Amino acid sequence: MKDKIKGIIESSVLRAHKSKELPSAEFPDIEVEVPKIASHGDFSTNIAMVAASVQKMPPRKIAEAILKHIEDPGHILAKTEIAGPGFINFFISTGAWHPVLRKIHQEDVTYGASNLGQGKKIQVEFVSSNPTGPLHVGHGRGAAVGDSVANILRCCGYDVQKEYYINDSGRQINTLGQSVYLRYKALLGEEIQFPQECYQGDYIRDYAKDILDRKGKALLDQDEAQSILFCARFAARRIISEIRKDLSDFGVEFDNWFSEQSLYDTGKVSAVVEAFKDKHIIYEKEGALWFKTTDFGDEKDRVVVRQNGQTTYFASDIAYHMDKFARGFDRVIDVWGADHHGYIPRVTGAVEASGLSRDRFNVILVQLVNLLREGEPIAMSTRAGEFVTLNEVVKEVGRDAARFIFLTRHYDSPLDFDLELAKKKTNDNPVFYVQYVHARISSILRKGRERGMREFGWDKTAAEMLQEPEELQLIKTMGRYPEVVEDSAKYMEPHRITFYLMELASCFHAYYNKHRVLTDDPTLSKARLCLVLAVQKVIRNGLSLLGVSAPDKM
RNA sequence: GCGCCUGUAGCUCAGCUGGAUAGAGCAACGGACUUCUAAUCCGUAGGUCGCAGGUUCGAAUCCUGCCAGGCGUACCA
Repeated sequence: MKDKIKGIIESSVLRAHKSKELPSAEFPDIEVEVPKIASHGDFSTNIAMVAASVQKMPPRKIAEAILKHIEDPGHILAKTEIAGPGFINFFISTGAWHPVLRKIHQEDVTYGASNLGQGKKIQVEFVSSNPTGPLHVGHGRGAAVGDSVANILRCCGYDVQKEYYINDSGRQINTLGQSVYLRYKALLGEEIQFPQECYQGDYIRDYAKDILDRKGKALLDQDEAQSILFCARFAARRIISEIRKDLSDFGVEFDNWFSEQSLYDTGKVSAVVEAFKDKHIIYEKEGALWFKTTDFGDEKDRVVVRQNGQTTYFASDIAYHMDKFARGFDRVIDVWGADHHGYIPRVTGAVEASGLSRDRFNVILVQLVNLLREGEPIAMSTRAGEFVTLNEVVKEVGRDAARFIFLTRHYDSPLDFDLELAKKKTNDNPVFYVQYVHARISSILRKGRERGMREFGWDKTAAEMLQEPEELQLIKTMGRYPEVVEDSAKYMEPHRITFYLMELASCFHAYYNKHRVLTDDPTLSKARLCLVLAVQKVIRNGLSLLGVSAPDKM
């Protein structure tokens, strides 16, 4: 509908210029918005004000000229007016709204989809937690955001891949091996000193026990380094499979699991270091190799190979991002915790250094999660092994509630996650508020079938009976859905969907409380069934982008 | 010190991509179930958009400075 208004304005402006009523041929992009106040119409444009300086005319005069040349072949306009400093307001005739319902019924699961992405390959990498322990709530937020962003982009015509990067190399893996090995030795009765930097959680003991069950005390008879490596690989493999399961229980499935170690095994890390040395982007100083990230806006240069010859995490990160683009992605999106924000300049620098445009790489920084119970903070410390895992949260509050709550804030805003609140079935907890719409409508449809109604789809004559303000409000709100999806794709902001769904749900509940769908008038009942079924489809489509289920009963 | 993020109703947050009278939920108060699910709805009340300047027809939104909070600032990951 908005596009139609845009088209009308555009052609009118051209005609006004041709007839010399508007001197300049220069026109700004036409912005059309839905005014906050209903009395300002269904749509409004500020073009007359924005064009004032170019046209050298007062805004209201420009608006008059535009309105004079308006043509409306489809008869969708009920009224137009000039208001305030020069806004042009458009009032859509009631009958023009009904076809929105036809569109929803026709397009069904694809209502809201678009070709914004034109099939471009785009990768979303998220979670990518180190395989040294279970996922905690913070990872859950990253998972919800990343998964949803990927879903939304896919819905908008991008060819999306969801990827998980496994940091299965380097020091923390060695530390993991050491932690397990020490616990293993302790199980065999040896006196051990368990260092602070080792992983303290109970899961470490479980792995040690499993190794003992499987291998007996064989590990003591061989070279220690070899045993530690064995423990490391064993534990990492176990942790990854548990992470995979936790994510699966959370409704997140990745298209690809990418191993950091593979970058070393295939020589990609050393290749990129050599290549950048040749380009003088990497240089030697004090026995270490440095990447000149200051050339790309970083505060200082960063080490890629240490004095002792070991590569840093940054080295494999460079190779990793090179590899992503080599795999043919037009755009690469990383979802990181906000505590990693200092890494943006250096990774962006690496992307730019290899000749790629920096806007092909985006980082979504997700702020941290504060876990609460009844408003009281739950202390968490990863090092001490005391944390609430994602799995525990999902078990306690349910996957739908957890996912939805993670998406009720802009990712830039810190999130308080209250376990008790998440379980409450009240309006504090908007998941159920939205899901309830779906369930209620299912119930109406069931009742309708019991009464012998069969066809709930689009019917022009019936639909035109929908004249109640609440009905038109619902249709108008549903008409906005495709634009909401596009905007959340453009800005990579899933919370826009969440807020939209709450608004649509609110419109529906208000309607439900005021009007009956199943009435004595068969045509009216048919019209209303067509309406509520459309609402159900939009709710279902939106929830699916968030990875939340749409239940038929609650 | 420097960098990034945040500051909007009592609380939790939208709005920040300049637009008209700044919104929602919760909490408070008052109402609505013999009806398709009350996990719902209707109404009342609640504001110096952190502070001060600037940009312009117009600022919560953009710019500058200041104040407060969070995070970061490793040859750690």
